[in-house]
Amino acid sequence: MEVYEDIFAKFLAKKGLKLTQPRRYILEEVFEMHTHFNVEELYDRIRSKTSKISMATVYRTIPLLLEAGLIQRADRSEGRERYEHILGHPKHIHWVCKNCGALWETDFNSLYPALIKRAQDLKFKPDDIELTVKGICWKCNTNDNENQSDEK
Amino acid sequence: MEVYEDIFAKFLAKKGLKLTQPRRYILEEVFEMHTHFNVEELYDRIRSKTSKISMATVYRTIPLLLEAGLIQRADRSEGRERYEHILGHPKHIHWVCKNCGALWETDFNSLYPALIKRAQDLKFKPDDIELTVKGICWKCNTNDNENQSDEK
DNA sequence: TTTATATTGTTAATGATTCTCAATATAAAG
DNA sequence: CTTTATATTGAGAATCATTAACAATATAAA
Ligand SMILES: [Mn+2]
Ligand SMILES: [Mn+2]
Ligand SMILES: [Zn+2]
Ligand SMILES: [Zn+2]
Repeated sequence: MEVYEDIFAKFLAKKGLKLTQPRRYILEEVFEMHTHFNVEELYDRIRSKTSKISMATVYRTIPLLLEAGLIQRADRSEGRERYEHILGHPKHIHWVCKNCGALWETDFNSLYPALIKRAQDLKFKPDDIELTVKGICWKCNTNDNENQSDEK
Repeated sequence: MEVYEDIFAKFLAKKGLKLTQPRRYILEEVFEMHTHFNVEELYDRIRSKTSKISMATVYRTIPLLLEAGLIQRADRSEGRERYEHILGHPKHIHWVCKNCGALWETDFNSLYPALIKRAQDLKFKPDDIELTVKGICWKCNTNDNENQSDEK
């Protein structure tokens, strides 16, 4: 039994809920995917393996996974919420290229303790940290030679 | 003429667009508000002063203000996108209490140069930085005496 | 089995955002 | 002051992601 399955089972049990087959399918798929995903993508991937799942159940399970700390909101594109699993994915910074849409992830490193300290000063008990930097990636930066002068 | 008006007018002109009355109302209201706002709140506030505005125009103007760098996406609550104006509001960290919903803002201070340096290492040209920390604020932390022991 | 409760899928409802389109404003040109 | 070409607007319809309702079904304990 995978770690995340154990965590989810215990989380559910504590709430008087059950780890059913549909919930298991969702959980499995969430941890087989290693990218940010939205609900529809998740549903489609599960659906390609079994038909014993419905969109509604996926939507209903997302908040449970969030509350269990197994996934987190990652970003939002074209109106759709996106998520990513957490276990094995320590907190990281998201770098999003405004030009090509590419996504990079890097460690917080020294920024993390700095933030924690800041939180302590504010007597704030941090839980989720979301740091996203949007800009132009190195690839798009070298390809585009049209940002040299200002205007005209 | 306010600075932001000047900026917006120039931005629009460069795109062959005009600074019309409805756009002016929106711009004014955006800079009279000093909190995060969603489109409906913005619309309602303008509406309380004049009826010469429609929801559609507000929705259409938001992307223009974003592109002009006059507002930025701040957060999202209950499915609604929220914004805040930028001029006079330097980049800041958002601290959101998961319990009472309160929002704090603090300066980036030393975190900012650290992030910029990190960007340089990645050859990434940063544009927007969004740092939100969710957790429990000091008020909720002291009021709640139910988080002492773990369970049972 | 029986029973009480949680879960599911289907389908309808909701609600924010976007689109359509005809009417109107705007600014330049004559 | 007209004419003209283009941009803008408001009203309402259309979209589309997410939620809610509800009856049928699964689950686990008694
Ligand atoms: Mn990520
Ligand atoms: Mn803010
Ligand atoms: Zn790029
Ligand atoms: Zn609080």
